[in-house]
Amino acid sequence: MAGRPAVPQVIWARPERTGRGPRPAFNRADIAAAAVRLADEGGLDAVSMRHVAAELGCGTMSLYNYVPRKEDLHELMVDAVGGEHELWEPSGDWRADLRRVAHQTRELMRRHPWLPRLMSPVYGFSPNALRFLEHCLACMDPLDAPYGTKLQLLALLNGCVTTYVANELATAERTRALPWSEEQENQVRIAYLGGQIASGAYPRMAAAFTEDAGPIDLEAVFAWMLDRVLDSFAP
Amino acid sequence: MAGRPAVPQVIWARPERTGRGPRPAFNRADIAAAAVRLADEGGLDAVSMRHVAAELGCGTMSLYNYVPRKEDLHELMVDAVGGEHELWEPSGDWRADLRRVAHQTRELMRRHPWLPRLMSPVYGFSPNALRFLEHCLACMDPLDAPYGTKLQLLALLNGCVTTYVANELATAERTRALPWSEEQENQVRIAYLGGQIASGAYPRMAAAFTEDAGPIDLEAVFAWMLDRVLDSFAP
DNA sequence: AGCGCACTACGTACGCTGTACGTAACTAGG
DNA sequence: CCTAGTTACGTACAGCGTACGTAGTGCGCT
Repeated sequence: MAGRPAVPQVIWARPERTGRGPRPAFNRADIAAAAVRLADEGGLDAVSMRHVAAELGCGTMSLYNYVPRKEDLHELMVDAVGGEHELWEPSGDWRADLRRVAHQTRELMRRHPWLPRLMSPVYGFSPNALRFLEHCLACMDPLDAPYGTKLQLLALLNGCVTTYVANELATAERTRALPWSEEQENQVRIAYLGGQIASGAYPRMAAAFTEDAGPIDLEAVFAWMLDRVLDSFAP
Repeated sequence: MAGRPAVPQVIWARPERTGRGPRPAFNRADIAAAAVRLADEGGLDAVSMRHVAAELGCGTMSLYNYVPRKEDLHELMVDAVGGEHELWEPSGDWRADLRRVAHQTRELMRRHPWLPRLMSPVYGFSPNALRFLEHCLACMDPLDAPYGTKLQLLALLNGCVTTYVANELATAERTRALPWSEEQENQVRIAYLGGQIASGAYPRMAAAFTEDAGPIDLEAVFAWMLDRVLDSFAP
């Protein structure tokens, strides 16, 4: 009757196996793992339906039996690496626990530099995302606040971590595919920036860049950012 | 001699006109405006080299005379809308000024929902980005801190605003191209989520979603987030 | 037991993308 | 005036997501 589906599908609502027909050669975990492997090695651009299918050793269009749209493949990937989160028994110190969560998220994103780009509230509520959120809420049990507020803090915290790590990784991730080195690109950008700054039109920016700051300790900046956000929540 | 460029180019360092040859039919501002128009109307996916060229009324490959790579087109777009920032004489109250900056950024992103996706530190230091940063630093003049710290706060602030607005807009922006309505999609996601929550595996998430919270005031949440970040900086 | 249907597998094809390359027209600097 | 560098643009290629059709397979029902 209806040619195309008039109603959207959430991949997590679609059963993996319905019983009829030949035994499937793969499952979602296999597919997600293959896609993650490709993305880790070759960046997000290496994740095409053709490549993933080849990695699995099957025809391109066979993939569509498991994953109706590429977007769903991305959801699978995010969920798969979400499973790498270590969940522990909350210590009772919610600040310490949330700090630990944030550091773990950061490590996760450093292992999978493509993750920030796929992170979006739309891809929320996958099984592992639910487990993760439940864990975060459990860590915040000592805190007396409505769940709505707690979720807001979590969103803010995750947002900040994501943004921070994305900034940290953007250059590296981008550089992968370029025909020149990161150093070269930085050199060119710095040269241009230097010219602009020397023009005198941006005195404060000039001061910021010539200021004797010493080497930036990314670790410390991250910790600072984290504490600022957490501090702000508990006056 | 050299076929392809072995050295990267920053589009802002490349002069717009070198004097020799026929008079160019467009300039960067025209091109950026056309691309922004297309993105505003049809989402970021509508911005292809072919479409932009058609919008300008020229052949596809002619665009490459002005914009060497699509990535540079994106930089032009970000810079162009960055010029919409209203810059004022700092009031002396840096908190108020930064709040105003944040609200303006938010409005900017609501006018141009594709902006968060293109925001990245890599696309930094375009002319208008420099003007914007300089202005933010000027707003922070009353604050006694090294410029490095101020830039960190700015990065954090902008990151939070970006993340927040991205979350706010992700669904809408994504929905545009889909064959079903946002309501339908939400309905399906909620239905699935309801099933998961009813399973009892995520008691706190269940409580969060059944909690009587009333309608969410996005405006208030944004203001709250902003104050948390700003508060945290000035103890 | 065996029919039928839902499922898997996959080749082909379409329209789209970014962009490398070659050619023709044009104009400012020497 | 000449010529070198630029603009303009058509053609072409490799790659993408995916719609569609066909063939084979095995579970569930009668």
